[in-house]
Amino acid sequence: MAGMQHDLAVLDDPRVEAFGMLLETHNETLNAVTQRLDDTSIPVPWIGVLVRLARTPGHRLRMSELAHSMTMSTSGLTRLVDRLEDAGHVRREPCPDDRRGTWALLTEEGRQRIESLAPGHVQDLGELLGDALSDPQLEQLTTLLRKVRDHIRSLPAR
Amino acid sequence: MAGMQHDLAVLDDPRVEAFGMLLETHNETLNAVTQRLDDTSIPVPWIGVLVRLARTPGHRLRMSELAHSMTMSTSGLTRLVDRLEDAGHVRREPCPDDRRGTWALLTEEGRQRIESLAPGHVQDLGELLGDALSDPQLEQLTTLLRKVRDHIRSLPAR
DNA sequence: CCCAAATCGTTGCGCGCGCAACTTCTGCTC
DNA sequence: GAGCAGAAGTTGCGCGCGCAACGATTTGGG
Repeated sequence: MAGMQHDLAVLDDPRVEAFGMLLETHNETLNAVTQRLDDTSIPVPWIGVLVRLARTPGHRLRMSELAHSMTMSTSGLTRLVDRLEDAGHVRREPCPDDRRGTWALLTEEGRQRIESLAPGHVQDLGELLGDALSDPQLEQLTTLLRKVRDHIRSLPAR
Repeated sequence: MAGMQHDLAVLDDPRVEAFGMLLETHNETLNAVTQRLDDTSIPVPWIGVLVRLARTPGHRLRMSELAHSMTMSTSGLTRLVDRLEDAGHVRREPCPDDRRGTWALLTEEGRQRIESLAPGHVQDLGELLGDALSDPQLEQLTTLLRKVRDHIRSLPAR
């Protein structure tokens, strides 16, 4: 038993490995997408907001809803929308039925921006994800990730 | 054709959905793990370094190798190791065969720290990932993520 | 042997994000 | 209808990370 490596065998665990792979794949993918997006000089989080708004009827969302759907804090989203507003892609508007609330709504300029960006972005993702996985595999990955996301969201807040 | 929503149908793409799910699931999982780890007051990236070193023969790695395996910049890792060194979990040592290089090596204290942390961490991941997916599904997820990671790493650097 | 190019790790700097505190407003309770 | 707990959004602040530049060292070619 001499030289035995104490009790670190726990780290050879499927869950630990899955978590590590989630982090690494996320970083690797995010870096690659960021690089390819640098050609158009638009930050990745901007894409998220623009896509989210573009796919919403009325092209508008409450700040808090937007924050939640982006999985980020409301303060983080405040600054993000600040920048998008400075860039003219988004406009703020007071919520008519709740004077606490604020709408973030896509401007015409923002809509054009995401529309012109979309094809290249989809192609980039095709080279990064599509070339790595078959169509069924890609769908499977999405399903598994969603399962995890939904499960965690369903847990008590703490 | 009046009122048609221009050409934003491109955004209903399996790759866009997969990418979005990757980001959301990553954030959601990272937040949840961070919360549960707050009880022990240790940042998530520390775990990554400690685990990586603990699983390496000799408990030591070159700074650049460590950075690469953590998918982060060398400068980021420099500060990270600074903090770990201040905490006494890691020690720096000059690389004997290459005077440019530096080893980051796990101290006895660091080994004890990760050993005492591991069971709780694995349990946390069990509640977050294990309870969301069956064992085969978890393995499948890891496989798919690794495929993506490896594919992206194999691409030309730019 | 020598010099140019590449590699390793560190530093100054800026940026984006989360946390906590605050203001404003809503909705519930009595 | 007065009071109060809670929600929505913004702000000050600190932190961790990436980028670019740097000094030190190694490597490869002439």
